[in-house]
Amino acid sequence: MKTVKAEETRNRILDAALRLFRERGFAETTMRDVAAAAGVATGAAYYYYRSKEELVLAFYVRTDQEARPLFAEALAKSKKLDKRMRGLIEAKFTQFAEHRALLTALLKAGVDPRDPLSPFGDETRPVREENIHWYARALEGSDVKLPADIAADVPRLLWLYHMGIIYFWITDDSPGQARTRRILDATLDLVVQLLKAASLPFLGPLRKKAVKVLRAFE
Amino acid sequence: MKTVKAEETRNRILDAALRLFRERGFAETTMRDVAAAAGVATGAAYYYYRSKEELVLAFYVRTDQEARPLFAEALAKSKKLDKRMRGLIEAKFTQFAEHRALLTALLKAGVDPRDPLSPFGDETRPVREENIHWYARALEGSDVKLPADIAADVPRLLWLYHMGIIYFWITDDSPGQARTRRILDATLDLVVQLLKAASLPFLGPLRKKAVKVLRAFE
DNA sequence: CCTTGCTTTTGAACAGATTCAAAAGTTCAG
DNA sequence: CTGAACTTTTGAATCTGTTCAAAAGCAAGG
Repeated sequence: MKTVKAEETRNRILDAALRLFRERGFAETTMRDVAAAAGVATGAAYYYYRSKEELVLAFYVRTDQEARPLFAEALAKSKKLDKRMRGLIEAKFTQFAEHRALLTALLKAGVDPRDPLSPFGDETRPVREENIHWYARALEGSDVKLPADIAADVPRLLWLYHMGIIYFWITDDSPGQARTRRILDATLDLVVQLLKAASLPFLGPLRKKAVKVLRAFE
Repeated sequence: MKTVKAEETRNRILDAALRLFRERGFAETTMRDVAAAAGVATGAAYYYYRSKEELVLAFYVRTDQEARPLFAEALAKSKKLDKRMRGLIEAKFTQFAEHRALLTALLKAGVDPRDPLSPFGDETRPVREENIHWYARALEGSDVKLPADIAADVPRLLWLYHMGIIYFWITDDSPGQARTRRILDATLDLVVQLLKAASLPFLGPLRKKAVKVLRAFE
């Protein structure tokens, strides 16, 4: 029984939860509602998910798997780093569009790095590393060459940048998230220019200092 | 009765809450405990504070008022911008030291800018503006001259930087928060150097771009 | 077929934040 | 002094996330 029926129940609960969250909102949906909608007892929801927020994490992880073809497609479209990054980020926007508000629940849990749901914590390492890896790939085939001393760190930094943009987008109430678009336009440009400039010989000392800062974060 | 006895009750509740939070932790303390320790009924706590988290905000605001002399003292000690900023930041550390863990409760509420407790929201504007103002003062009498086009924005940016450092410090489990110290050392240096370099004529174009980014955030 | 040792499911019980209607206290105009 | 209007206080009730002990389902060895 292990993998088959149980996995089905598990999915049924997640699906019911996501539907209710979308229809009524996260706070307005109770775990009792979720269980009832999935046709199971309240306790069953907790047998599969440790908390209400973990349902949101499950959604996040699920979209992340479904995103792989979208990411690959985005990278195939252009060699330019800014377009590549934009492609990755907009793929996420598309996936999250229906559940934007939902993700604030994850944010709240996630600010504390000790929380199991934190994007910076141990448990989420696999998802995180995969995401970082996509930025490594975005860099690899691109028009930007990186100095050796920072090359290993940049994918992680770009991932961090992408997390920042997503944070903005999630909490952005401007119509159509226009504000986030403006910020994305302005900062993406800056980031890419900065990376291109990083190789210029006379910026060596500054780069050294930046590396020192990065090391302090470990 | 308005201001006198009521204000007393209000303070009694906050004092009781802080004592319990410190002794047992935030999550381990119930609102019933708080009310009982303050010698009032449960409902009274909610008459004065909208939520358990709002007690933490009240603590934050209170320390902020008590900090004024500490801030002034810090600024009197040196003309160097890095020392001045370090003074402001360490004053906060000192004040928060006993209640470090407590502030994670505020963090969780605060990531959502729509939450009334968010440091970026409307309700917290007064505290925020006062804090920003301290960074304006730190700049004013310092050894750093700013280009006119960014001068108005820099205090806010420094405040943002200080919020970031505090965030790290709050969630930093390394012994004595050594990790935060290292990060502070490395980044403060970088920030100040960057501000000093901002005036160099050949950095004009880059500065223009940075200003454009700042404008996108409004 | 039983029995044993799992995994899954159940639903009642628990706990704690928050609400709320009613009571008590206070102020002040008349 | 008195009553209307307001502020403060009360404590029980509500709501909801989460736990838990017991029941039900299932697989496989004997």
